[in-house]
Amino acid sequence: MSGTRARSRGAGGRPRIEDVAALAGTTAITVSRTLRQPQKVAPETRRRVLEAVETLGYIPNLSASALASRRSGIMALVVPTIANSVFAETVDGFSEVAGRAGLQILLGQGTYSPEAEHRLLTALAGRQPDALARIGVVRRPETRALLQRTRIPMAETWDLTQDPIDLVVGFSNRAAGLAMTRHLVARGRRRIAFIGSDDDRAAARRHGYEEALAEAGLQPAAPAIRVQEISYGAGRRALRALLQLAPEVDAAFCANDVLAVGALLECRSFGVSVPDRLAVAGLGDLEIAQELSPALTTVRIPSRAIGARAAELLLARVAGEPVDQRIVDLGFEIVERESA
Amino acid sequence: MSGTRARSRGAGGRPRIEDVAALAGTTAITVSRTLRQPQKVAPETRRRVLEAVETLGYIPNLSASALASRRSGIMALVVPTIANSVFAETVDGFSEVAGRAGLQILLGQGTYSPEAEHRLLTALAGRQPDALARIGVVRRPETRALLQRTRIPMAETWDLTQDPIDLVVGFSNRAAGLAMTRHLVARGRRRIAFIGSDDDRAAARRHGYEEALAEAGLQPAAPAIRVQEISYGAGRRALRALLQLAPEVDAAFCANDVLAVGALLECRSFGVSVPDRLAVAGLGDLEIAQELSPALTTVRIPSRAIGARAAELLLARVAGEPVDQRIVDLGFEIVERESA
DNA sequence: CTGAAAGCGCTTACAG
DNA sequence: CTGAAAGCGCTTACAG
Repeated sequence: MSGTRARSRGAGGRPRIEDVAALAGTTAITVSRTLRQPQKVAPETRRRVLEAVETLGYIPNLSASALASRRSGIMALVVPTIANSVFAETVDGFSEVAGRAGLQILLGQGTYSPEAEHRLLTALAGRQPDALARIGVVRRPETRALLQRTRIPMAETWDLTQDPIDLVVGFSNRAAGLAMTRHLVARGRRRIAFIGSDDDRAAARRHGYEEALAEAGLQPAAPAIRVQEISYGAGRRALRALLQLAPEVDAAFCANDVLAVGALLECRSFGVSVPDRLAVAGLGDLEIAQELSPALTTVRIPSRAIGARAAELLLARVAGEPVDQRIVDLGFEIVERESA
Repeated sequence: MSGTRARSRGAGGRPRIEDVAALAGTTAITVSRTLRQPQKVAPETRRRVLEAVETLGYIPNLSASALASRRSGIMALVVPTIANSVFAETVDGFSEVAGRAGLQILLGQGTYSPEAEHRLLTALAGRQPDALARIGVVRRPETRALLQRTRIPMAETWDLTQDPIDLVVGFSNRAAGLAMTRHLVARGRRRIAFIGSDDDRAAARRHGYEEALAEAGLQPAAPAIRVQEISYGAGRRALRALLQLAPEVDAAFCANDVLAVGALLECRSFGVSVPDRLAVAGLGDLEIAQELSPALTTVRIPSRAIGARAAELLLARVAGEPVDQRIVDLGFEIVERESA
C-alpha cells in the first residue's frame, strides 16, 4: 500500500499526470500532449483527458515540467524597489507582456549592495529562468561575468550602456539632462542649478546639465544640491537650501519630478514666483506634474514601454528569433508647461 | 561520449551537483549537505566542496531541488496592479520579509476578471509555491475551492473578511469610512458627499460613510459620485460634478487620497475655500497629502505592514508553527490636518 | 495518433 | 561524518 507506485496520489496529496492518464484510460505522455499540443491528439482522446483533468482538479507540477523540458516558463525581474511609481510602471509593462505569453514573473527586489545583488541574481538564476531583466545596469564585474556564463537572455533597462551584458532597453539620462537644460537656456535662463539624488542615474542627468551649460558658456548657479532620499519633502528642503546658497538663481532643474514637485510647493509656500522669478523643471512626468499650478515642465520617460519592450525582446530571444538590435533607445520627450 | 552519464556537464552546459562532487572528491549528497546544512559536514570536506562550487561556478538547479524536496522556496503574490503606489508598498513589505527568509516571490498580476484570475492562480499553484498571498479577497467560489484543495498556506489581504480561505490581514474599510465620516460630523459638517471608484473596497468605505450619516440623522448631500478611474484628473472632475449636483455641499469624503488631492486642486483652481466653504477628506495618506496646502486630512493605512505581516504569518505556517489568529486587523488612523 | 524507456538534477530516508 | 539507492513528476526523442 505504501509501495512506490501503489498510491494513486502524489505525496503532496495532489493528483499526478499518471492519475489523470489512468482515469482517462491512456498514458502520461498523451496527457502531457493534450495539455501542450492538443491539436496532435485525437478529439475523443482529448475529451477524455480533459474530463479527467477536470474531475481530479489536476494542476501540472511545473517544477517537474521545468526540470524535464529545461524551460521554466519564468522570467526573472530585478528591481531596486517597486515602491516607486516610475519603476512600478516598468514592472507593470514587463509583467503584462510576459503574462500574455504565458510566462510567470519571478520578482527580485533590492540592489542596495553589489554583494546582495550578486546573491539575489545567483538565487534567481538557480530557478533557470528563461530570461532575466533588471532595472538599471549591472556594474559589478563578477556579477556581469556570472550572468554572461549562465547564457540566460538578459535585458538591462532604464540606462543606456554601450556594453550591455546582452540587451539594453532605455533612454539616455545624459541626453535628457542635456535637452532640458538647453530648453532652460533657450528660455533665457542663465543661472541654472541642479537638484538630484546621489545615484548613477542622477549623475548622468547632471552630466547632461553640465554639458549644456558648457556649450552655452555658463557656470552652474550653485554646486549641485544632493538629496539623500527622493520625496516631496526632500525637494522642498533642497529648494530652500538652493535659495540660501544662490539667491540669484533663476532656474532649478530637478533630476526627477518628485523633487521638482516638492520644489514647486516650496516656492508657493514662500511666495517665490514661478516661472517669473524662478523656473522649475523636472524629469519623469508624473501625473501630479500636470495638475499643479503652475503645471510642471518636465521630461516624459517611457517607463511602461521600457518594461514592455524588454519583455518582448526577451521573448524573441527565448523563441530563438534573431534580435537585430542589442541597444534600444526609447527616447524621451520634453513636455513644456508653465513652470519653465 | 554522448552517453548518458559520460558528460561532465549538464545539457544546458552548466555544472551539476555531480560535477562538483567529482571535483571535490566526494558525492552529490555531501555537496547537497554542504550547501544546506554545512554544520553537518566535516570542515575539510566542506572546504573542498565550496572550492569546487566556486571553481565551477555551480548554481544549484532549484527546479530539481523543488521537485525532490517538495519545497519550492517560492511565495506567490497576486496583485490587481502594482502601478498603484499603495499596493506597491504592500508588495515591497511582502517581498522584504520573504527575501530575508530566503524565499523568492512569484508575482501574478491582473485580477480583472474572475476567470482570468482563476487561470492565473492555477498557473501559480502549478509552481508549488510554499505559500500564496493576494491583495484583496477572493470571491469566486470555484477559485476559493481550488485554493482550499491545494492546501497551500494562503493570505488574503487589505480587506477583512469573516471567512478567509486561510488567513486574512488587513483593516476594515467600512470602519475607516465610518470613522472619517464621524470626524466630519464632529467638525460640524452636515451636507457630506462621497466620491469613490466602483469597486468592493470603495463600496465598503461608502457603507461606513452611510452608516455614520444614519447615526447622525443626516442624508447624503448628493448621490455618491462614482469615478471610472483613480487619478488626480478624475478627482478634479468628480468635485466639479459634485458642486453642480449639490452646490450646498459642505464636505467631500473621497474614497482615496488621489481623488482627494484632485478635489483639493480643483477647489484651488476655482477659488472654493477649503476647509471654510468645503471640507475635503481622503483615505490612504500618500506623501503628497501632507505637502499640499491646505494639507489633506486623511486616513493612514498600514499598506507596507499588511504585506510584511502577511509574509510573516505565511512563513510561520510554512515552518509548521501554529498561527493562532486567522483574521488580523491592522487598523488605521485618522490623520487630522487642515482640509477637514 | 499513441506509447515505452530514459532522463532532467536534485533530496530523502536509511545505513553504516 | 559520509554514501548507495530510490524517487520527485514531468518531457524528450524515438518507434510504430
